[in-house]
Amino acid sequence: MELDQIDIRILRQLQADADIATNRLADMVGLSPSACLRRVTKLRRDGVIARTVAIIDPALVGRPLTAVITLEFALHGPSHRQEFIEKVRKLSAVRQCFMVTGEVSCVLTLHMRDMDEYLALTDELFNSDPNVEWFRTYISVQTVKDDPGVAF
Amino acid sequence: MELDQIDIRILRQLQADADIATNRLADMVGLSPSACLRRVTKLRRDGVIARTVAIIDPALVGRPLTAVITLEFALHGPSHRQEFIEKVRKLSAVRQCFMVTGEVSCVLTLHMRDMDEYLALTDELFNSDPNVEWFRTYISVQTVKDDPGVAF
DNA sequence: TATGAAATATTTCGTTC
DNA sequence: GAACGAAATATTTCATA
Repeated sequence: MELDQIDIRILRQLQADADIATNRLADMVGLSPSACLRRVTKLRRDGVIARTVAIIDPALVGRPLTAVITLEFALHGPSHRQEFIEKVRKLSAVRQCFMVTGEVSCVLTLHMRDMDEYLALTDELFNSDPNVEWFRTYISVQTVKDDPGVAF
Repeated sequence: MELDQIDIRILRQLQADADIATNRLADMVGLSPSACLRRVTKLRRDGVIARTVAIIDPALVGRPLTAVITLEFALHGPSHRQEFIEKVRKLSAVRQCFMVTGEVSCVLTLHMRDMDEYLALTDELFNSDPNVEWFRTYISVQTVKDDPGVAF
């Protein structure tokens, strides 16, 4: 599944704004509407476009508190993390979770209602998990940039 | 701009999948298509739905390397960060950038092509910026969760 | 001011060239 | 790719509550 320059232009546009009408998109990339739509359909089918979603303003839906948390596991290896991973996947306040190399094991980003929710979440995720050795919290005071996905 | 339970249901659905037909969305939230569409239009106009975007698979567009970077500034205060912020905003490999409280000043997430791009980026962003005292890199080895925005 | 049904306009899809 | 009609979908209008 090779992407040519037209595919790239389509993806860049849809990543910025997926609401655009097919006719306008076709104009922008220099294709007929039907040809353009066929490309988009194929990009979806191939999984390059995983899905399209509405981007919601966190502050306007009552999640004004953004935090980054890093943590270290006591025991390493995937089997000891399974339960933690399940919990992370279920909690809607957790937006991202990456297992990483370096002096921490895991990095999370969260969007929360308030400090009460923060306390409840850290208690559930970290304090009550014997495999979480320690965690550090970084509270966001300014969102300089927050794009929904990869750019390329 | 108060959100009632129907608004919440609409937002949850569109955040998970904005491709859904208006009729189906209307069914799901218990509204007629026209009433439902009017709600969606209003949510857009009020900025609750900021925009809708296509989610692209990083690996399939040649950005398989995900990293989290934390850093400390030498001089604090917004004026010393302006240049850094401009650069961050321009670089498409930088997905997120938060200014934070705690033992680091700033947290970034990046999606990159390869280690060469990583080296070039860190050189441009950190090594050549006298106000960046130090930075630490965490390379992602597993993406446990990566949602495009807030959940609620 | 919010709703739903119906009318209208637009977009998408399958087929053919 | 382009062109067309058929089907699906989106948007507007309007009467009603």
